[in-house]
Amino acid sequence: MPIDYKKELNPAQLDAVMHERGPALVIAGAGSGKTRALVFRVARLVESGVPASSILLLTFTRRAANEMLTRAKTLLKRERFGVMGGTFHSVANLVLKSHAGLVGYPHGFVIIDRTDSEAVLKLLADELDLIKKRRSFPKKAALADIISRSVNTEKPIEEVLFRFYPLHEPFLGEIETLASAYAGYKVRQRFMDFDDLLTNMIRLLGENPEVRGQLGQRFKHILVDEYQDVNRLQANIVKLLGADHGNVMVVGDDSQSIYSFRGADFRNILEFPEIFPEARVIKLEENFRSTQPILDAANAIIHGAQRGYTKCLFTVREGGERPYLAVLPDEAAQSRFVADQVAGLISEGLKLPEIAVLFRAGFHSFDLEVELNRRGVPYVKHGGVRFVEAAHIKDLLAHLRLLVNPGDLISWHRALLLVERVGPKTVRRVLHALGESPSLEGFFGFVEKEGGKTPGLLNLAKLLGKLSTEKFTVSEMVGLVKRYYEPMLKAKFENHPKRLGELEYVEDWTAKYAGLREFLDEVALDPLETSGNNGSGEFLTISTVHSAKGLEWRAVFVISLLEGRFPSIRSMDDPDDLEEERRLLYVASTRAKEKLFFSYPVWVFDRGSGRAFAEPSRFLMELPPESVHLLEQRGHEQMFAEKVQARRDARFPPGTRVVHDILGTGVVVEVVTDDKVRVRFHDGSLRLLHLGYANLEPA
DNA sequence: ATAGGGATATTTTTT
DNA sequence: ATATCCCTAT
Repeated sequence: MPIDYKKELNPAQLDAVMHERGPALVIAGAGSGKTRALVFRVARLVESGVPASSILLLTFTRRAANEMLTRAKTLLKRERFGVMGGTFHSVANLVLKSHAGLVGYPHGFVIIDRTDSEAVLKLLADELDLIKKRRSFPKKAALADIISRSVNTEKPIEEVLFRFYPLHEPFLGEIETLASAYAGYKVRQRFMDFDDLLTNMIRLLGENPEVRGQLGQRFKHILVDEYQDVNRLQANIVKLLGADHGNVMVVGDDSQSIYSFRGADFRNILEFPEIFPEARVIKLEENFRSTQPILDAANAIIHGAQRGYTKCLFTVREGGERPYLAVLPDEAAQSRFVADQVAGLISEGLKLPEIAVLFRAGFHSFDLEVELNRRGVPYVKHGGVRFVEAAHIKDLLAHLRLLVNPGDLISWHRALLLVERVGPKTVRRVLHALGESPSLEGFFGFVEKEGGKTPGLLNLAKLLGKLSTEKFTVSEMVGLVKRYYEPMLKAKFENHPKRLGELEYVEDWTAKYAGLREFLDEVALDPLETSGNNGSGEFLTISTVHSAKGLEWRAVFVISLLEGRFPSIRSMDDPDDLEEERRLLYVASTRAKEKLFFSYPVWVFDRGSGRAFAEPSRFLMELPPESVHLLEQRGHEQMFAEKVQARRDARFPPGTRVVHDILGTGVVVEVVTDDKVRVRFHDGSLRLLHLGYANLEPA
């Protein structure tokens, strides 16, 4: 029986679903059923005779793609239907696999994740002797971020430094050298990082019209979810894929762009009609998720945004309460408050899975987690440190990677350092002995010749020998590495039982993989879901705003949403910060169903001491008072002032003029060394000054 | 040369 | 939680 679209959808959704050919831009406010519209559109296309295999659905997370495809299949009552769906990265991976030679990888490639690329950068920086003795050369994480930002925004490194890393501007030359060394190294090692997947896809499509033509024939309908989160590269891919037929529908909400840190630019959604001039614009403004008071607050929040497709959310849900804004003096009070409120909601009859606590960064929940544990409240945490980034998982994977790619110096480094009586010097000697093209045989030869003194190396050689010469399933390989690694794990970590359990989990999890290579590729693109739960049965959800997509609750807490933190004390005057803050709060608020609690302070950490104190947020205070219930504000600002004074007194002798007064002046200070600070003034100028004393001299 | 301890710095968010 | 640096003991 065909689907009754008219009955299932409102007029705006129906419009999007029934749209025939040509480009379309669907501007969909939060909770307006955009996912539903996309799912129904996929079903509609298939039902009206479009071959499923000619539909391509692009999303940002694999989970989103799977969910949507599953829903579409359910609608169509089919087991499978061959619609291609996935992330930009996974689709690029698939396409590039069959055309690797055309982009300079004649022997194929392996995907390296962020951690690997940081390790490569460190290796190259050491090798090129860039670090020298000068202080404050950027850490590898910063280097990776700078280079990746430059690639993703298609902006020169100089501009990225000026904009985001003024502290590292003196190293412009070194970073540029490093960036080009990195690019060369990856090609030689047959590596592609996440950014390469996108740039090489663009190169492939741009330089090879015949490949683009084939793909245009293959994918006659392109649908893109969360288009506000695409960066320049991804926008380019959409443009190239749609160039031949123009059947491109993108869906998004310019107010919900939350990935600026990885180069996402909501201007791409604003500019879509320029790339596809024929584009129809369809707006979904009817919210099905939240009550009107929540939407009033959400509307008030986005009201201040400077540019965008103006929309005003309205709802079909009656009643509901205004959101609460609780101002609390410190983090412990915040945790107690949330736990108390949760207990209250439970006694009102809500179930734990109907309640969520959202926050910006994984570590914002640490204190709350302690409180929840103390009270025996079971929770599941989404976001934060990812599974594959845990040290023991990386150790395990390093050994497996050597089997797939013996040239992987990073993995050699990691695996060798674990061996008893092997340190940096020995690692260097081994790697030197392995030469230009390292191989397992080369390593075995080295061990035979020189491994007499270190039985650990012999064991490693035995393990790798066994794994490479005999036939094993992926699970069996994991098991063998696990057995070899177990003693080291016990020596290295206090909490080894938990970690060992996680290795066993990987062992089970890999049962579904036919090949090692397949497993490693997938684990790079789709790391196992983190779930730090502490019980069984029903859970409270605690999650970063970013990881919370697609979930709905009846009560939501938003904690520590705002954050100022050393070393670059973020300025609430910075328009970008305010914009980001607005978006996060908007996203959080429109995901609430009934009750919404904001509770903050902003956490400001003092270097070294770890002491934190709270700062009232100007932005939250700007919320129209009638849009929230304000709780517990008394005493807060005074407490803050006292803490600031105490910190000053502790750090500077009496009579000292303190420069880093972030409160009234809006001046931003970044500490360079113990006695030097870099100050950014209102006009944007930067100066390096000696810290703290009355005679401020340029350093 | 390496191990081990302790202090220190940094850490968002995702592919 | 992890990496890094600096120290001392082996």
